[in-house]
Amino acid sequence: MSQNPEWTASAAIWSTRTSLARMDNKWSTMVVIALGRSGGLRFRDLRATVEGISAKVLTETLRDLERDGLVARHEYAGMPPRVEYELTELGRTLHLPLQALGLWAEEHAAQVLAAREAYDSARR
Amino acid sequence: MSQNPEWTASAAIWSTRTSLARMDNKWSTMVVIALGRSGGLRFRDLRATVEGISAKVLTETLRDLERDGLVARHEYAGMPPRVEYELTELGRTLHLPLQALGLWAEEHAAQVLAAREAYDSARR
DNA sequence: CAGGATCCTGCTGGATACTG
DNA sequence: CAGTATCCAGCAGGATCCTG
Repeated sequence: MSQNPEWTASAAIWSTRTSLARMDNKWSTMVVIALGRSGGLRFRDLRATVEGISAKVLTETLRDLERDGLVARHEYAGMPPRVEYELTELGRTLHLPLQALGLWAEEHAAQVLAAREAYDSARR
Repeated sequence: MSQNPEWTASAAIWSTRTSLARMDNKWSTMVVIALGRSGGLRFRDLRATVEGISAKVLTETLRDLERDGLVARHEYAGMPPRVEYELTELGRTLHLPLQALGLWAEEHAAQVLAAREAYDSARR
């Protein structure tokens, strides 16, 4: 056990310069999952789905995801404005891994909570 | 498209109170993947594997993961000290989903980078 | 070597108000 | 409705120094 690790690419992969940097962001992951599940949402519906996100942060998040080619923006002229967002082809490939993570959380939340309580009460 | 979403549990799942809150943290995910790949690492080897992490942050990260029951700490008496960390049973169930995410990043990094450049040069 | 204690800064992201 | 523009607080996390 405990060999000299040859896997030090971590920083490169997770660095601010690459794709996963975005996925260590709570909001980005939630937006991608929301869009993946629904197949497409308007700005306001996204705000409702991703609880607690502010308009400002949602806008920024969407711009970043758009920039990374994960989300497509569709603007329909008219008043009041109406804008829809959906995952791109690329974004859809990301949805599965993220979904898996979400599933894990749902399934193991209880165990984590229990572990936490055990840990806390052990040193009190 | 764009129905009223019934899936609003997002905040609950990702909230600071549950398990995934930890996984939107770059450092935590890197540590879990590193431990999963190696099967166990000493503190110093973790520092080497998870590039760029400071001792302070690594310590905090490990404590949190330990508290959540994802990581086990083994202290071997002696001087100099020697402490090994490994994933618990629970932690190992998390490794797969995270690994999948890491794989996605490696496979699609180029596409994301390309999308980014396209986006940037389009509005310059 | 493993990590606790401190100090300090940047950036995330919340609140609020305004516009096409 | 879908943003943009400010202003600002909190906290993650880096640097540094110290100890069992």
